[in-house]
Amino acid sequence: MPEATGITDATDESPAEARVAAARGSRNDHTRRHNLSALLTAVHYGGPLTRAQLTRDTGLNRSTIGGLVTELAELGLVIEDAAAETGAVGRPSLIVRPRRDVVALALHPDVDALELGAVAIDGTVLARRRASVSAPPTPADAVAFAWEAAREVAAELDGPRIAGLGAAVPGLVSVDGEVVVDAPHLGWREVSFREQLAEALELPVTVGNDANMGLRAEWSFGAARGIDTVVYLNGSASGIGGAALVGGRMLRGGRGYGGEFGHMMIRSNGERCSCGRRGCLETEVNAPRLDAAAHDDAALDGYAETLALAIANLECAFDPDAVLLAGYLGGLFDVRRELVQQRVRALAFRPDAEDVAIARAALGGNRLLIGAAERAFAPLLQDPAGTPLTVAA
Amino acid sequence: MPEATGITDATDESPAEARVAAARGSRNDHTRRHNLSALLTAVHYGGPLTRAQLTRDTGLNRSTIGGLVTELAELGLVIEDAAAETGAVGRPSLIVRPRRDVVALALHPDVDALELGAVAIDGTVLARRRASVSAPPTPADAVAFAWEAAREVAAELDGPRIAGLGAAVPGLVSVDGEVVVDAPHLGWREVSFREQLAEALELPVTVGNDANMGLRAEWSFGAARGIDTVVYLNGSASGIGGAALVGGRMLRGGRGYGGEFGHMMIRSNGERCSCGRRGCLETEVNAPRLDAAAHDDAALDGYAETLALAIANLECAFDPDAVLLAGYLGGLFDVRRELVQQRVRALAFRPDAEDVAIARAALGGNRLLIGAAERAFAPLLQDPAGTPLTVAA
DNA sequence: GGGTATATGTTTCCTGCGGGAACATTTTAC
DNA sequence: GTAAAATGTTCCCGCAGGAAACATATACCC
Repeated sequence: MPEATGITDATDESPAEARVAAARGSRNDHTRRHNLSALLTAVHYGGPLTRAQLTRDTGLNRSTIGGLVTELAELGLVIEDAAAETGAVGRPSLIVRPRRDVVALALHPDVDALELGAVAIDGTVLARRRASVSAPPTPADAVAFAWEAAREVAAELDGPRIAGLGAAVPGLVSVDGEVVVDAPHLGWREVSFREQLAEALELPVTVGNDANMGLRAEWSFGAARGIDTVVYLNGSASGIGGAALVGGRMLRGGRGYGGEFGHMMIRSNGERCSCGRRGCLETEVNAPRLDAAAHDDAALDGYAETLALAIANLECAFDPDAVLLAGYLGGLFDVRRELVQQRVRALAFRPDAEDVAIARAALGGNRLLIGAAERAFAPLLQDPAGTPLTVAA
Repeated sequence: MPEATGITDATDESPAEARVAAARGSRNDHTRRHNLSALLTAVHYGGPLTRAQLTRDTGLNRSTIGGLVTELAELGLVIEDAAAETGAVGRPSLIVRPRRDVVALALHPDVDALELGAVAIDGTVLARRRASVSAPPTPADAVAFAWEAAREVAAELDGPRIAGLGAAVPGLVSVDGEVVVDAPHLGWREVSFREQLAEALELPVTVGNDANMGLRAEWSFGAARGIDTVVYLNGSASGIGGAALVGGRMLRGGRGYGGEFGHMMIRSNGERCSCGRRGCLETEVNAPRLDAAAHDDAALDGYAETLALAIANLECAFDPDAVLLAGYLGGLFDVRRELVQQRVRALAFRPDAEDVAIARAALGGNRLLIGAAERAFAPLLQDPAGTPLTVAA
């Protein structure tokens, strides 16, 4: 490798990836694809970058970078601008920026509302539509809303090129993304949501769990930016959603049900949870309880203690570099920050517990849209030349 | 890619890997390295394979496979044999097998004994030395033993070529493998064990946590062979060691302390643990307690219930395809198999809980040697042409 | 204002790798 | 003994990135 990064690579404690390699040959053109991907990914996450920076970051030759950037420009994915004044000596390097007319759509069906956004490849939310609903939407409702909102948004943006649509669903999604297995608050069970959306919208569609999408967004443009080992807890009306990034890989599990930290047992003699067990985190700390305790310091302390216990347990399993709290857990952390941090430190059994940063998630109301769009952009980022875009009518 | 495998690749829910790619260019010769690695890895895990099988598995051209295998043979890593009688029509394909004189050393310092083995690249344990000790060995003891035993083993094997030495340490190891941060039962703290071993033995040395090494071995040649999402629990005199494979990646954590499932809180009103918390799994279920309960059915039932609760919690977090139990937890599972499985099913909150296989680990007394040797082989497997072997004097 | 140093873009040529086709080899089937 | 099938081998091609020479655009110095 041209230069060492701090990144864990495949052999380094990653046995399975090594065996996987055995099942794949590598052709010459994979190299090209990989490098196009590397450049588009770099400007996607890193914002506008000069060709010179790309050359340094990738270790590739100037001439190679030139050819790659030209190809990305011809594909309509990036634009090259003349450099701004830098004050540095030497010929100014051209600035490569992602084209903002390349967008992904993001859909978030929730109990009380349907929301769709168009997110540019630079992470900006360009347009959004929201519809409040009085009863939880059916899958058909969500598809109809998505179809209508996608048309409006495309008109508003004047002919964007669309990489696809990502949907963030509050519930269990099968590991292949095809089936919403169980979204209890929506009342969806065994719904082929991906296929329904894809057929209606005539776009590539990816469906995933909302917590995973949230963490993805925070990793991409939020509070966990670039941190590869992260635990994420989101408190919402539908309970506590969890997700984790393990060495740069999203924890999904064998069937797609990984990261359900809301059903981690915290009090063995606690209240019975809807899942059948006792003392699950989301049974012990939830929105109604926190609302009721808004002005009860002792109760809030108790909930903070419970949250700290959950975090300590998760640190014990994952040893994350950061723990991200969103939703009402972020709110609880805001009002009991010192207590939570102190109790986590006290409960941690390992050395250097103070190294773990506990933080509130950053992206607020855009989080799920950004995360779902990120997911929709993924195929394009991996294979810029081989992934067609859909031009909105 | 030439053909789809069932493997999660980088973009598929793995945001960080995508960004990582941005930091790396790919040179043309990476392709060669990748393909050499793929072939050596395939015969390492898959045993002897014909060239024709390699051609099919990798999707590479016959001529390319020919060149790659020739290079591996010139490097002294594989041998080509004439085919056995197959009964099939057509010219018989040559059989490629790893050379058994290519070995890795594996060291396991434990409270009551020091052990070193030589493991061939096909996974066979060729030789071993063991020394019982009355008091826990110091790092210096372990280094001295390793030096002596390595000499003996090399002599016995008549000039093996050594890829390196892997050490499996019962304790916390820093993420870079340099420092044994805390091995309580050995009494080691902040020991630069890797460097000490490397200087004494003049070999590449890798140090890791014993549970990680154990899971690695089971994944390579044992009960978790090829399963990419696995939770592993090992009960030993030093407590409960845990490890997990997440989408083919070893869970390590930001500082190397991940997977400490022995300190997962199981009974919030349980006994106080040495880590300062209450009701940790290893405080609730441990060797002394199980020994005392050997003929007490009710007590065994209780421990089985506790184990099931821990497994249910881990399933909730990891959604593994398999849960592997080793050491005394394997023993407990053997005598309470039905109960454990039934309770795990009852406690699981997700659908299809019966899909998760709970099994006893398979490799027995060779596990840590095989796992540590696997770890030592990793650099060679990743870069066969660029990783020098040490010829034993 | 002009020359020089510096950094970058561009062009040209080279090397290395895998693919493919033709040919050689070794087996089974009839 | 001949044909068919599968595989190994050889030779040549295309494509990707690297290196060096050259072109270009800036800052700095006088």
